[in-house]
Amino acid sequence: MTVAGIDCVAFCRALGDATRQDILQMLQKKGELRVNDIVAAFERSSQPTISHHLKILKHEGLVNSRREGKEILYSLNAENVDECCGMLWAKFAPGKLLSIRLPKSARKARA
Amino acid sequence: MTVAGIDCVAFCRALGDATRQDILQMLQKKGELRVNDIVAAFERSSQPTISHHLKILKHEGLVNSRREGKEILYSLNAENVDECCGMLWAKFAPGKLLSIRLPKSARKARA
DNA sequence: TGAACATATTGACGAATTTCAATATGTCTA
DNA sequence: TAGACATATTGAAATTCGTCAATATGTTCA
Repeated sequence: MTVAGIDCVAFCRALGDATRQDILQMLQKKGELRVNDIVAAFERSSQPTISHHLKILKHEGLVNSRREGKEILYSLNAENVDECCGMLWAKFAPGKLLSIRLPKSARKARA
Repeated sequence: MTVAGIDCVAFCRALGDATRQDILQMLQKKGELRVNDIVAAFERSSQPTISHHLKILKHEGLVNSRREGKEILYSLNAENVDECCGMLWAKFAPGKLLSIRLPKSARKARA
């Protein structure tokens, strides 16, 4: 099922892993990062593992990436993350003063 | 990792299944339901499967249950769901006019 | 008490997920 | 162009997850 064109289940699955949540939060806090920066921050995970998680996050539209020379820079796709969180809230916890702040698309989805 | 005493990853894992999202939304829309009502609504799933999903949702505090005679009634734990969604938003998409509406605990967690 | 009903638990199976070593791809620079 | 570097992909092993048939538990009523 999708709300406002976003797949709620896929979004939650993408967030349903500790490493991926840590990556996202790192990007949220620090902005754009090279893959190597992320790998270095995770003693517990190998480079291929991080690469795999980044691929999943990218596929769900939660991060952006761009190449810069040899390196690839990842950043949080803040708009999408925001939209997905709003959609989740609208789907499961409407009527909680939410109308104050809903993004347009989620507001429409509730109607 | 936990924010405001809630395990973000476990919450997302619980929501990372289509059947569980459907159950939650059903409870959100219709209020308290007997297990049989839920089972009846899902041609695709058996009674043990629904029971299993309800157990997971209960374990994460997303639903409440009470016995009434032979039957057991499930309902959405709206406060917790709301709090979890807010926590998610606070963790990954702060700075989006969110301060307007954050629950107390999530607001504290951002500080 | 025993039969009927509602729900939970167990056990097993296939599918999906996470992980890493090995390797491939793409980019820069000497 | 060759070598070094950064990241992605592949393939395989271990684990987790979703599912259901069978069965257990708990409740009501005759």
